[in-house]
Amino acid sequence: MTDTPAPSALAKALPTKDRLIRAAGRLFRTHGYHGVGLNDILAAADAPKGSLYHHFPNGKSDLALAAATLTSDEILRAIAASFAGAADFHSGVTHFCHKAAKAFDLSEHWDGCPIAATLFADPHNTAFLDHANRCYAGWIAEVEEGALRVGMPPDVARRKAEHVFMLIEGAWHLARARRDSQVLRDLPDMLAEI
Amino acid sequence: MTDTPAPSALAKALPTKDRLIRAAGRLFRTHGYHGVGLNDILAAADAPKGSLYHHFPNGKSDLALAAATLTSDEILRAIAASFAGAADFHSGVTHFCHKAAKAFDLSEHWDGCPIAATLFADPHNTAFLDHANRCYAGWIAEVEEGALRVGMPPDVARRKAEHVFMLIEGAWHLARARRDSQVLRDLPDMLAEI
DNA sequence: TCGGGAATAGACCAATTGGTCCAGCTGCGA
DNA sequence: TCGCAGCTGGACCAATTGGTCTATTCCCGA
Repeated sequence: MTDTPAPSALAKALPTKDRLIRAAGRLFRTHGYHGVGLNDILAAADAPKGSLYHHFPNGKSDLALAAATLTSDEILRAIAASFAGAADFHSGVTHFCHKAAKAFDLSEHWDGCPIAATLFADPHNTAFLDHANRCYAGWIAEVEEGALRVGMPPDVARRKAEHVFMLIEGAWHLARARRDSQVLRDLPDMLAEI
Repeated sequence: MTDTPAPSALAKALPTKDRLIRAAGRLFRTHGYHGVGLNDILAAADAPKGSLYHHFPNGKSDLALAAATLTSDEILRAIAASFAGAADFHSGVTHFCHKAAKAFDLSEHWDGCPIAATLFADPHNTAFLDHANRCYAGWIAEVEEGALRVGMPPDVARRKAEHVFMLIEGAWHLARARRDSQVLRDLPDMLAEI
């Protein structure tokens, strides 16, 4: 795999369990669940194998669920923050899209959707799919809540939230293929003009 | 991996090279590039390892590019067919979304985007990313052409095509998490109402 | 009928995979 | 100070990974 070494300065300060979750999350996001070996995670987290199976008895899959949860919660907070200081829906969406674009640029590897990369590993793994569904539903609900807060009529807020979710996921795809986050930044305008 | 055996009745009739491409495509779509071993592909295609490396000297990665190309061309044709018999843009999009939903339902494994699953394996592999970008650009161009054919003004056709692309990719994501293609079928209405 | 390139068959390989297991260390409460 | 649980370190494992290589078979044109 041969990747950039972990930003260990910060990482080493965290307890082993958190280092494992963060390292796993970062690697899964970049390479996908099956593209990452336990050894990669262990090396990035600077932890021995014994610790992994102490904190996560089910090994890799437990780690994937924990990493997905952590990232999903971060995104949840980012959505809330984007709408907290927004005057209207369009401005809230704009805030979030720019945040997403910045995160995308920061991940020099052009990561994909963290949930999809981590949890769409095996279509038979219903635990993974259920968790992915929960995360996505949470994001959409958070956007809907933001829409209501800025005064959007309740009967359109939910559909609008789903619409934004799909647009962002699709734009993320396109951004990854193009290695360019511009499409994410252009998204609010596209949403407004159409 | 333990998957449904290949639909060998049809597959056995094809030459080995095509069997390999089709088997690889199907498996990559379902499990992702790294989630599929050469042995899985060989077993599904009922071919020996020698044949694989005869037809694809670079092994797995050549196979992935070939499989992506095949699927991408099929999608290109599906887009063209959807707009060929369409009176307006909305109806063309509706045709295609229903085709996509049907394909999704047919793949009992709830496959993801065939290009993303196959070519987003390694962010350093520029050959993969370039190819993915080409495929996506082709799809968008085909939708744009369809839009022009049904009389959409040229200055909005391109943006509208990108918009549809992103919505479908996002809806596909959501459909996979929910194991339900309804979101794909609802997409044209969403596009119209907003 | 024969020659020869294309294609097939599969043994074999080093490296890596996810996972198990246990011996030792460490730090905290009694 | 002791005891013990929580945690760490890493040796070890069978299975699988992608890939190489050679022997054989197939098929078509001369």
